[in-house]
Amino acid sequence: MPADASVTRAELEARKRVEALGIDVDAYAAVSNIFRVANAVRNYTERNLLSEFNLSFSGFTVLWVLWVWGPKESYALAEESGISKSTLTGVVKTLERLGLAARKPHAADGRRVLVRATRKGASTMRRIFPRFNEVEALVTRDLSAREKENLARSLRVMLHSVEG
Amino acid sequence: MPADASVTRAELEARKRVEALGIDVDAYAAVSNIFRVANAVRNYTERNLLSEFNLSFSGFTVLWVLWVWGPKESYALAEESGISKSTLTGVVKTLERLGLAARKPHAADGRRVLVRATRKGASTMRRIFPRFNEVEALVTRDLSAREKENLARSLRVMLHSVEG
DNA sequence: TTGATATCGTTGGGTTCCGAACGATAGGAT
DNA sequence: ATCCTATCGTTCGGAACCCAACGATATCAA
Repeated sequence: MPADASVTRAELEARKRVEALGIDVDAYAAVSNIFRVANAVRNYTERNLLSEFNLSFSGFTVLWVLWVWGPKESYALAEESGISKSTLTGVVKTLERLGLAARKPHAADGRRVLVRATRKGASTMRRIFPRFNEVEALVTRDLSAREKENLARSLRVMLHSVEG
Repeated sequence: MPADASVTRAELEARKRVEALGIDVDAYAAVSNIFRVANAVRNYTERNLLSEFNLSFSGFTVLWVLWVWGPKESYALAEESGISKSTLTGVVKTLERLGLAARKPHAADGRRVLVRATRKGASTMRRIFPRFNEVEALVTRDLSAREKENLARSLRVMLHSVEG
């Protein structure tokens, strides 16, 4: 086991604290490290890439979803982006202000709204995504292909457990 | 491979979209699923556990750090909790209002502030953490002990890459 | 056609979140 | 003693974030 993968001092302190409480340490270690990594990657990306485009991480995510899936209704777009529909209203407003996304009313249903990426939005994503992927490659550079696959698979299993 | 771990439709769409761009798909799959899981677990916990205590996820995290490490200066507390120091000011204010944390000036340095968990804060953590760990166990229930360990180890490796 | 019910997106209120700028304090240097 | 510079925590402005409530629209029954 490489030294880089050793349990951090923070984890050791935490284990000491909860030792007597009958805690599932493996579950704790897995979940807490997910939050740590997500936080670290999010902050790194916002600072070193997205700020260049005046995009928040959520703004990037929403635009990414639109780019991948094409025009989408608000509810589905919020769901897929992992934010609430009220938050989405604000994020889309920001994307519109930046000229990256646009709203159009649904043809048959007056309640619904379709959101789409503009041409500028699409071209922006074509520029950002390869660089975003460079960050993804950077943060996983010390994992083998096999390890990356196992990681992704375990996470998909978790996703099923928490969403089901 | 269980069906639960199969690649989601969203991932397939995304791969189609970026196929031609020379993307590191393994890195993409690993990182994007980290965000998905972190988001899902965070939302689940806020709704089904922390709301009961009027705690945000950040409030819980900060209180957890104080509980594990004991009194800490603001900068270190923010660092360990994964939030900025300006955000910490607000979170600690909220914890103070709830009677869960307290501030005290540093003995030797007038600029510094020490934050600590109150007795009520500590007893609250003793009540919350076992239930939080139940959620951690729930979301990892379909992973073997070996898989949980591998997951945690891979995440520690990533943490080292992004923070170093 | 009217009324009850459901489902859209938005708004309102309040918290969290960040970077940048700010005041206060510290610690040298001269 | 008085600058200069660094380092604390806080404040400020604006975005993101949630839930609950709302207005508008749709749907279906009577």
